[in-house]
Amino acid sequence: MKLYNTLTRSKEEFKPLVEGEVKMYSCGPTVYNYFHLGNARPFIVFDCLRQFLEYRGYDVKFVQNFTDVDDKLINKAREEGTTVPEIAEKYIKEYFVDAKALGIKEATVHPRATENIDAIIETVKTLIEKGHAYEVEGDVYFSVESYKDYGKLSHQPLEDLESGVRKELDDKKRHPMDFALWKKRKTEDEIGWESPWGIGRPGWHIECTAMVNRYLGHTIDIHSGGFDLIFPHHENEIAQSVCANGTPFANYWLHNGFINVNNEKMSKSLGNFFTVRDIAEKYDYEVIRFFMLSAHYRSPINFCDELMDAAKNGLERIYNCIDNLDFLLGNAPEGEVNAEIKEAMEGYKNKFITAMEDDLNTADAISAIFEAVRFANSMQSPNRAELEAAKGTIIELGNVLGLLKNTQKASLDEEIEKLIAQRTQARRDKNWALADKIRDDLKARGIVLEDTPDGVKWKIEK
RNA sequence: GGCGCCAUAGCCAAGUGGUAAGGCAGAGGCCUGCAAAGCCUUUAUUCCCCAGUUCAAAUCUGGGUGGCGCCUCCA
Repeated sequence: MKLYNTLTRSKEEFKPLVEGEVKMYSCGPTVYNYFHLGNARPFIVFDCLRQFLEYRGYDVKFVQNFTDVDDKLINKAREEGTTVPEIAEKYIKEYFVDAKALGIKEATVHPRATENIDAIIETVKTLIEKGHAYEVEGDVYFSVESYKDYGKLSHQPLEDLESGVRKELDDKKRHPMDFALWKKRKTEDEIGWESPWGIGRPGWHIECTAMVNRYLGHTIDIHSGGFDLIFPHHENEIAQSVCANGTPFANYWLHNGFINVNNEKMSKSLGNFFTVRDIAEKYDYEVIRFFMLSAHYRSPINFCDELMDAAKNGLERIYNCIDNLDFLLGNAPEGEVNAEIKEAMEGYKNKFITAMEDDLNTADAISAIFEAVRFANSMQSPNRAELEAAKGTIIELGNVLGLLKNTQKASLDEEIEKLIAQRTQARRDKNWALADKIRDDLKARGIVLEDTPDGVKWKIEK
């Protein structure tokens, strides 16, 4: 499989450290709110990568953290008159609600910063001992000048980064680019932990480094996150880990593109800031996932109603196909899968895999599913085995993308069954008025009837 | 100023040297009592513009135009 590596700015053949195993870390949410559309993209995209790797037989150890202590949590707790742990607890719970609905698998480990304070302190101590960090009045900073490769990921030498820096007067730091590893507690009631430098809390960057090292080791295969994390977050993670351990940190760095809303950057000030929870009121979670995967993960993507409607309709086409196959399975003859169908299904599967192996080209992979759908819709008097083969292929590929998980046929209650029977009789009697009335009434209740040569078919509208 | 990305139909979006996937929307047809779903046909002689390399360019090179991102805690 090929992956685009931000470190080398090129697509590279993916070779894990240990054959058949993948160690992967993705930066998780800061849990001070429901997560928003922008957060959702890396969660979905890298979950998709993880699921694809598993589909291809890799044993994937996937770690995604929760940042459960930082300024935003502290402020939120203050605003709501509660505590940081309570805020964190609440939104971690809510994360799993949204994530599950979006088809995001739970990570192998979901470590929390506050549960790894010991590891963080150890790492900071090591960095100080090795001369890469220094303490000033209870704060500890990383010295960027002590790491010669600083700027390697963002491909900017330290001098260039420095020229763009906002000149804050912070005379505590030896170099303007130095960043905090440990932050001294500002007030008595602020959350904090004992450390060799007094009571305080970890900086943002160090938590990821410490958790990567603890749960996956000093060198991992894949590290991922949003584009904006390249600098400074990921740059800093590398500096910390390499300086603390003396070994490479991550071999492949993957970054997803941003989401715009109505062609504008999503921001609170523009009032176009949506949480996934907001969107889910109007569109199914699965439509959100499908939408996110309909473009390449590194391209920017524009969120708007028009495109969400298109995504919704496209996904519906796939579900309709599965529905139709199910319906035909009701009384199809037994038989063997003929060679042409077998070959076609293998062809779509191969196209899908090839696309996914090319830097996770989900857009192209989805087109393979649509091609399979059209083929399935066009099969002439298929037998059971053929219907199963087509349905199986479509669902299998959809599942790899974390889609098409809701294909269990629901059942109707007796009253509705009776109405359908009544309508069938009305149609036999050519009582179109009654037949249409029943159909309209049921539609109003979310049950859509379709008349086919093989009888009446129903589905429950989402 | 530094680093980088993007430009393909009405819309979205693959395609990185061999003659334009797929989806949505639209139009026409088939099927249907009417629908719905589905199927078929149709919608880019052409990929922002100009020049170059090549037997061959949406794809490579140079220049231009337009849009966008990062440069300290924002996915």
